[in-house]
Amino acid sequence: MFKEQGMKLSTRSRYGVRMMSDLADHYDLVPIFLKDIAKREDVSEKYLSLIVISLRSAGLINSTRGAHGGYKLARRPEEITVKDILEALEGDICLVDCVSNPESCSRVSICPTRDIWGILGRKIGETLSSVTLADLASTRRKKAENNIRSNI
Amino acid sequence: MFKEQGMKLSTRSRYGVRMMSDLADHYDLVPIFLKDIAKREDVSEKYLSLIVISLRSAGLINSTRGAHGGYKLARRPEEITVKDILEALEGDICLVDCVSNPESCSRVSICPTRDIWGILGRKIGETLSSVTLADLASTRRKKAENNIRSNI
DNA sequence: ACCTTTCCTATCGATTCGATAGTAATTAAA
DNA sequence: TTTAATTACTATCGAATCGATAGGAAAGGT
Ligand code: FES
Ligand code: FES
Repeated sequence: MFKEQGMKLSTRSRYGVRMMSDLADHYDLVPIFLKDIAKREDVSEKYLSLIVISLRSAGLINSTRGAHGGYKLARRPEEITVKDILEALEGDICLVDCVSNPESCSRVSICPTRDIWGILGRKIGETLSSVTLADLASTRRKKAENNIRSNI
Repeated sequence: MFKEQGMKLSTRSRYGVRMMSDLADHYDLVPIFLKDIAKREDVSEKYLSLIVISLRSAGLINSTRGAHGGYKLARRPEEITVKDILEALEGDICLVDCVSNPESCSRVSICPTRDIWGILGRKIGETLSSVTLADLASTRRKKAENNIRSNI
């Protein structure tokens, strides 16, 4: 009992970032079918179709309905950070309520722990906003090259 | 539906760190009753008594049973970091399985997202290990002073 | 003996999580 | 104008997790 699996990123976020990175690899082209993304990333299309709603309503992607519809990034890959994606999927990155909303906790003026949750949240935000979809795309290309080389 | 409350620290961790910081304020004295900690921190004693088990079995605190029993820090406050506490309560800080266990994911060699989860996990670890219980205790003292001043 | 405290295990109800199902709306093409 | 393909939406499902409570067993001081 206790400590079954702590501090894990949700699959929603993992899938979401993978989907966005997949879209970044096809930036500039016709809209991409969710079906194809799901197949490439080996993820349930139905589940992705839920995740995609948050991404669209956050303004990160545009969608087209009907035949030849699909999804496209709303901005250039360099202009979308992993932080943008995670905020769209999980809400504001705030580890404890009383950091962003001091009234929610009566101990704010005496509690010594609140400060570090604030600091940690900020560090996480900094790290996440330092990585763009363009970075992910270039990482993918590099990995692909390495795989080819190691297969020779 | 979706995004009810994302990226929040568990109450287990919040309570645990508060309890340890309370213990740090009484380092060097007789063991402290859980009852008193629970009262000071305004937390269910029963619930704390579960949390405390993980802290003890991680070797962060010592316990004495029976009358005049209680809990004490196992090391000096300067030698216990918030990372120690969180690892005791939540397990290893690893955002996704395939970072610490590459076999768990078949896409490791091609997946562009894995790297940043590793980086982020490391950053979180660094931040958490940079704060000790001694720091928390001094923060508490500072806040207490400020409160006195602002009440004059 | 008696009281106090920690220790342990077993729950409870509510919420969240990952996932699936079914259907409506929209669009391109035949 | 029909048909096929695709996104949009809502409603679940079962399992896991979460915060919390309950009740007694073990240990130790008086
Ligand atoms: S947890 Fe809210 S102020 Fe300490
Ligand atoms: S999620 Fe495991 S390798 Fe990408």
